[in-house]
Amino acid sequence: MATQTSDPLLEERARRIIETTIELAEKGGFEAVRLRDVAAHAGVAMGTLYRRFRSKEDLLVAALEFETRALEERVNERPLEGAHATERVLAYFGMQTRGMLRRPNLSRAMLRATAAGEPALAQKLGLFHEMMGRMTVAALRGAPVARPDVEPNDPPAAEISEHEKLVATVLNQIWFAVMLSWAGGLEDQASINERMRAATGLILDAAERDS
Amino acid sequence: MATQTSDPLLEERARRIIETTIELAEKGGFEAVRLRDVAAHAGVAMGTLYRRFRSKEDLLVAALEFETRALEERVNERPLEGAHATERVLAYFGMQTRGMLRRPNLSRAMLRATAAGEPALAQKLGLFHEMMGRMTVAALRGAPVARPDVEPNDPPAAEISEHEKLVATVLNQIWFAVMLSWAGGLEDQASINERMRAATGLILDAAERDS
DNA sequence: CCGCAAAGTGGAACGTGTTTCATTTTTGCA
DNA sequence: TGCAAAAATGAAACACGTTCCACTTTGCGG
Repeated sequence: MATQTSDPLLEERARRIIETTIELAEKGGFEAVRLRDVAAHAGVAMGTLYRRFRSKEDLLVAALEFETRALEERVNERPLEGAHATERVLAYFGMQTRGMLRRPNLSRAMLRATAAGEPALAQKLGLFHEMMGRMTVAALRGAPVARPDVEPNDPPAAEISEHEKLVATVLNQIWFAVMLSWAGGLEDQASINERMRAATGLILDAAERDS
Repeated sequence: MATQTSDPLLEERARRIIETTIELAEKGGFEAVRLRDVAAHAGVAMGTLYRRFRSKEDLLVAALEFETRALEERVNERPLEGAHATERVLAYFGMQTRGMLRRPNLSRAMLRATAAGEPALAQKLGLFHEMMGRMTVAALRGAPVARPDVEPNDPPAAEISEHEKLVATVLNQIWFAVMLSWAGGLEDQASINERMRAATGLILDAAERDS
């Protein structure tokens, strides 16, 4: 669960709040995240909670950011196996999917929060998409991608090309839409994987011929 | 706005409720759809509203279904112009996007409702995706697609092939994800169109070479 | 035409997200 | 060390989704 994050902005209180949120959402989903309970369990007053987070959705998007950050760290340590980009990308999305389905209540709650449409969430959502994009590019390449925020000049990883960015974005959008369908009860693990296999075949075949 | 629908199941009361929902959502978005107001404005009691719709989200998904049904009727009357599939598909998504952005509050509210993740909404969501898929296939072909529910054997339109279905599904997923990003404040009309142009190029190029 | 079951009504009541406020605690700095 | 500003507290208040209930209306088979 990666209890420490590299982000120094995430100080004690905020982290406790987010961790409580995750805990409650894991157990009972979106409705189980009762802000009074979150505050009590995290040992803060409602006012404090609302000083840090604008709304319940903000809280869950922060949880998503938190989880994704932890995941990116894990993914970056152990590059994905697979000779072809298609294999690596499928392995990567399979891993993401397994991660989500392992805690379905939490995942549904976080997905729901992303669709709230509040402008205040835009920044956090952007960050999330950015991280997802980097991980997908890493899977395409089979090598980690340099993050601008951390270790600004460690290994001289190649710039992300426009084409890489396009392919990664499109794959992420597809995966995200499929996960939303799963959250809505329209897909199960098998059909998610099947859809990603089909979509990845379609798109990466095109990409390979282009290059 | 297509005030009459071909669905006879949508009887008077339910339709008034949905129309009121749309009206209120257009003005003030998700929060402006106060169920007390919906009931009062539609001339029914709360109990009646809750007999027809399980929740606020159910109401907004019903509105989405209603609007999409009306749109499909309009789209089917006037097939899309354009020599290549790419052009037609882009014209189609451009039209969808314009339709959404014309009533941003309503659109955001409906999108948000789709992500609620309640299993009770699965059927309505499935219907929505089905309609969207048919319209996309029609755009790919440049000709209307037969609907199984209405006029079961009117013009002998070709069966939808697996490949068509895959391409249409993927394009719809991308568009849907992009619209969610728009709803979250991460995209504007220009960037939506740019993204769809890039994605469509990527995918339809692959499709053409496959066939 | 009767009577009953289903649907609708009006409104109260409940839970939870969000806001507010008077008071207390913490923090940064002269 | 002392003090003003910022942050936190605890609790009450409010709004709105949702549920419940006692009563009325509607529709329909006998």
